[in-house]
Amino acid sequence: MDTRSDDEIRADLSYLFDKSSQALAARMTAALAEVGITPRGYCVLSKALPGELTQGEIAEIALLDKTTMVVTLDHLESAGLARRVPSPTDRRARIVQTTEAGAEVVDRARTIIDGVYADVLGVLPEHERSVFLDALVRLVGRGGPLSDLGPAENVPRRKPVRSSRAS
Amino acid sequence: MDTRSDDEIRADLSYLFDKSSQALAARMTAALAEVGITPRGYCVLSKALPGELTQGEIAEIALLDKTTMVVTLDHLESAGLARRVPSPTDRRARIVQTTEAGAEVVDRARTIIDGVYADVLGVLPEHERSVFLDALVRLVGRGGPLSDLGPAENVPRRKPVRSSRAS
DNA sequence: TATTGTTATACTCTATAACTATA
DNA sequence: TATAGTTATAGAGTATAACAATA
Repeated sequence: MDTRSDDEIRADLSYLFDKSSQALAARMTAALAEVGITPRGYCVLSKALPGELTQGEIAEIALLDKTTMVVTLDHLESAGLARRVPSPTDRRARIVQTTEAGAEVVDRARTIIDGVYADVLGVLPEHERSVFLDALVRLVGRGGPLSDLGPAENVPRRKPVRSSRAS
Repeated sequence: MDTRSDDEIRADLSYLFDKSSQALAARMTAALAEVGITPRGYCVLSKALPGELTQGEIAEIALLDKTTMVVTLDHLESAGLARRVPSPTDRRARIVQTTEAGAEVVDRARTIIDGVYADVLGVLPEHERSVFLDALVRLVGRGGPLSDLGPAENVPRRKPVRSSRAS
């Protein structure tokens, strides 16, 4: 447990982000375990629902390394939730399909996930929740200071953080 | 890069949290590298500033395993930023002190960290920024749905997530 | 007997490299 | 020659267990 005051915590953005991310991940992992799946398993399985994508394509969408994809699929397959079928157009590639049980798990998982999100965001009044989510999207989204492509060019007010000023 | 629409991303709380946490951590690591320290190194070093805490005490405050604390201190010590001195009251324990160079690094690191936070939050108008931080504190803080102690008793809509096996 | 810090070790997670079978 | 998927392996990061010195 943290012994700091709310004011100190509020000023520690890294802590706020790490903690919220980690705690939500823990809740998700625990909640999804009830249907026998991991968050990553759900991620892959849900994206495989159309039944037309290859391992590589799903790996790209899910931002997974192809070797990580192999392990994930091994688990899903041995759990009877997904299967690999040869691509009709490319004999090197394998299409990922969900089994009937897999589709059912995805469905139940969605309900569980929605419930967790509702629980978490439920502590915020409607208006604040909206502002909160908008802010997150703005930070993380395209051109935002926390997007992959770096802080973009719309935030050059501060120099690229050089070692100068010492307080 | 994510190909989903802002609306889809806005509905994916796990993604928003993971992404913001990870992106900020990356920025922090890069920024702090300019003064030759890691985020964890800064965390330990700043908490050692008073010069009175033992390894174990700092490990507890910083939420680090004591063995992780050892390697972290090994690095800080060989970089000349910290030193271990025997405790005057307990000959088993070692007090962690910052060297003069270490204190200087902490000082410069603080400025860098403030700059990164200002950059990131700078894209949010004053009022939204305030709502955003309040919301985060509420989620992560005591009794919040993302606090360590679990969702507390104010969110009992869903059962306490029984344990079972994952895939 | 319990605790501080250390060492050695194991485990998880993920990525790199090499291999196969195709293309 | 290049690509999809697999395998083996290595690396980072962290945790567990055993140990020495001390309480």
